[in-house]
Amino acid sequence: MTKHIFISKEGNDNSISVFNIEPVVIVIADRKDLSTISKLEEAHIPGIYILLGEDKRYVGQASGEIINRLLQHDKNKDWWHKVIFFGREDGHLDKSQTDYLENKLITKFNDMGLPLDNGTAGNLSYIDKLSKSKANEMLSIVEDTLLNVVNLDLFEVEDDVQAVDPLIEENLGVYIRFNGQSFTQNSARKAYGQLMEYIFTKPIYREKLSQFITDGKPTTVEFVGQFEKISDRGVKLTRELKNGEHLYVNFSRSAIENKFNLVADQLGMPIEVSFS
DNA sequence: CTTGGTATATTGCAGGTCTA
DNA sequence: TAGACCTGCAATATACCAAG
Repeated sequence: MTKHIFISKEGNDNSISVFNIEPVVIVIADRKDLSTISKLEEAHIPGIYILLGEDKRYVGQASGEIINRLLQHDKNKDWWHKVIFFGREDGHLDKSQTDYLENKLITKFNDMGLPLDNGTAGNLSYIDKLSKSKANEMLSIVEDTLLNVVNLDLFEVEDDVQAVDPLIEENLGVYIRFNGQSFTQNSARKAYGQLMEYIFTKPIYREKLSQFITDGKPTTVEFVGQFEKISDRGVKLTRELKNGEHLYVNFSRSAIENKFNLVADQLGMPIEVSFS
């Protein structure tokens, strides 16, 4: 069974991503783009939203239009900077389902020990079996999509800086943290390859990195390309990625650090690197 | 717009290290 | 122990910028 994921809106001016996975529609956006969000039809349906801040989250539901609740929170809460919301494309999500989903998410966050801004666990209204299974299905689509496409684990504890990778203690290799994920490799080029593979196979990041992608052979500047590159003297300068593209890898350690910085700047997200 | 100088980037080789 | 893989380095190329 194939899932069709359709990313319907992507722009460079804002960081709004809309995913349609029938029958679910998921939107991830920055708070600053609220005015643009309000123009999306996807924001005018009932659904569940999660406000994300540095150290807390808020789970809410909208039985009317999601955007109205978001605009309210824009006035009331100052700590959030990002929002994820989802609903049914056709808008057919009833109150018992939004109650159920909200409660389920809050419970799950609580169970995982993630700090929430919610005062209550939400309503526990009656929900019939069919609605419940439909709601559960939606939630698993949302979780899957976030994890596999955007690589965002809703339930991941982000502040686990204390969790030191054993390889670090042994002074081996290179340790990278990006978007809550960590990578450990015993060489800078390997670590670079792994992180770039991770980033360039995720559409949401890739769209911001087109300046580094070429149709032809990769170069040191456009380091992702469609073909492998071998130097005049026969040195293989690229490595093939999972998606079949080729990544220029023949970099010195400092050049690799530069690439990390370029990508981090472009994404507006930090890439923490420690060489040891 | 040129010039000339400086900073930064690129290149692939030499010589390590790892692994089968 | 050969071959693959890694890394720093020096040579070279390119970008940048201020001054004429």
